[in-house]
Amino acid sequence: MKIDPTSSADLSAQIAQSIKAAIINGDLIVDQRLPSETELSDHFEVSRPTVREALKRLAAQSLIRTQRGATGGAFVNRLSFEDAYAQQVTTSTLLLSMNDVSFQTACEARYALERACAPLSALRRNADQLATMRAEIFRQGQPNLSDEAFCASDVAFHRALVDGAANPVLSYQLAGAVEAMQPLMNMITFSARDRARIVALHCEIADAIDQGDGPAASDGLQALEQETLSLAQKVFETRAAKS
Amino acid sequence: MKIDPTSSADLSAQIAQSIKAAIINGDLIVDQRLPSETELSDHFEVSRPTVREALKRLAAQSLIRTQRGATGGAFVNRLSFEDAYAQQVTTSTLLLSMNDVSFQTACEARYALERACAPLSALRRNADQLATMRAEIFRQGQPNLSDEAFCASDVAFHRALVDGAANPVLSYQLAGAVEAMQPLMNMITFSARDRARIVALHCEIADAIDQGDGPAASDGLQALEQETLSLAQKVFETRAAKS
DNA sequence: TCGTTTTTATTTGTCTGACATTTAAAAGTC
DNA sequence: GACTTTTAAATGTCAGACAAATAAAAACGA
Repeated sequence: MKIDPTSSADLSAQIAQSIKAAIINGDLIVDQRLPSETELSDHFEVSRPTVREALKRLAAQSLIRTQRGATGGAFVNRLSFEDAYAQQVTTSTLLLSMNDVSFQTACEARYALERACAPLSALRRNADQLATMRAEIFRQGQPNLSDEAFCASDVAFHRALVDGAANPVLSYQLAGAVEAMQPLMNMITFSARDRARIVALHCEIADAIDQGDGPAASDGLQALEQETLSLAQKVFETRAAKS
Repeated sequence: MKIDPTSSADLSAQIAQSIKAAIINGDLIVDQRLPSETELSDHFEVSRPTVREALKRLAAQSLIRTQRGATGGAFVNRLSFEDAYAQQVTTSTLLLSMNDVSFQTACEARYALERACAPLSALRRNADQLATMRAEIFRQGQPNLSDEAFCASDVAFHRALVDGAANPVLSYQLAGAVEAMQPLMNMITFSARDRARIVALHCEIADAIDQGDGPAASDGLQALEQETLSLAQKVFETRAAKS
C-alpha cells in the first residue's frame, strides 16, 4: 500500500484509493483489522486528520466500519446486500433526477428488467411473496388511497415479484430500477379508472405467477408498461397544454 | 439542515447525512455551492475537521466536488452515468466476492438481465456496436489469447450488446451484472474446444442482432448461459476431485 | 479461589490553532 | 489598455491536545 508523492490529488483520496485497491485485490480480507490511525499516518507519512479523512471516505462506501475502544479500530466490512440495495437505490434515484432521463427511457429499462425476472419468479416464488402481491393489489383497490401511497404500494408489489425469483443478485440489481422510478411515478395523478386498469393488470400478473406461467406474466408486464407509458403521456400533454 | 445533538452516531456521519438529504430532497441543486467549511462548522456547531470528514464522505459518493482557491468550495455534483457505472461495478464485484454468491446465481442473474436487453438491441444497435461485437468475436478466435484476455473480450462483446439497446439506464444497471462476473469467469480455464463453442454462440447472437431478430438473440443467450454453466460445473468438479 | 470492582492502556472522536497552496479578483504599474 | 503584482478567500495539511469508549489487566474482597 503506497501513494504517489508527485500526484496532485488529495492525499486522503490517494490513501483511500490505495486501501480500497487492497480490499478489492484481496490483500485485506473481510473483518480484518486495519492498522490504527496513528500507524497508518506513520506508514503513509501524513498527519492523522488526513488518514481520518481517507477512512471516512471508505466508511461512506461501506467498505470499512470503525469501533472505538481498546480493541477497536477500522475493520474491512462485509458488504451486505442490504447496504448495497440502499446505495443502489439512492444512486439510481439521483442519476435519474440529475440527468433528466425521460420517463420513457426509465420505464423501458424498468419493465425490461422486470420481465427478465418474471419467468424465474413464476417458477420459484413462495407463498409469502404471492401473499404480499395479493395484499398490495387489495390495498391498491381501496378508494381513499393517496397517489403517493398508491405508488408505494406499486413498488412493494413489484419488489415482491422480483424477490420471487429467489436470486439476491437480481433483487439487488432491480432495486435501483424499480425504486428509482417512484419519484417519476409520483408526478402522475391516477384517476379511479386508471387505478382500476392497473389493478386488473396486477391481478393478471399475480395470477400468472401463481400458476407458474412465466410467459403470461411477461405479457402482463408488457401491457402494464404500455399502460404506464400512455398514462404518463397524457399527464405530460396536459401539463404542456396548460403552460 | 440540522443534526440531532442527542444521537450517539458520529457527528461527521450525521452532517453528511443531513447534507445528502438536502441534495436528494432538492434543497441543494446541481452545481450549487455549499457554504464554506468555516460557515458549515459555525452552522452545525462543530469544528472544521469534523465538517471536512463529512464532506469527504459525500465526495466519496460523488455527491459533491471541491475546488480550491478564492471562488472555490464544495459544489453539488451532477452524478454522471460514468461515475455511476464505476460505483456500480465495484459495488457489484465486492458484493459477489464477499458473500460467496454461487457462480450459478450470478450467472443466472447476468443472463436474465442480458436477455432483457436483447430485443431492444436487435431493434436499435448501431453499426459501431455491431462492429465491436464482430471484432471481439474475431479476437476470441485468436489461438494465442490468454484466458484473462478471452474473458475481457467476452465482457466487451456483451457490453456492446447491452449498449445496443440505446438505453443508458439499462447500460448502467447491466454494467454491474456483466463486469462483476469477470473475476468469477477468470477462475475458468477455456480449452480450445470450449472457446470454439462460445465463439459459435457469439456469432449466432451477433447474427440475430444484425438481422433484428430479438427472439433468436435471446435463444442464443440462453444457450450461452447453459454452456457457461456446464463449463463452470466441470471446473468445480475437477477442482473438488483434486482436493 | 472465585467473583467483583477498579485501574489502565489503547483507540477512535473531536477540538483548537496554525500554516501551505491554490485561485480569482482587485490593485498597481507601465 | 495590457500586463504584473498584490491580496483575500478557500481548501489542503499539519501538530498537539483532550474526551470518550472499551476491553484487558490489576486489585480487591468474600
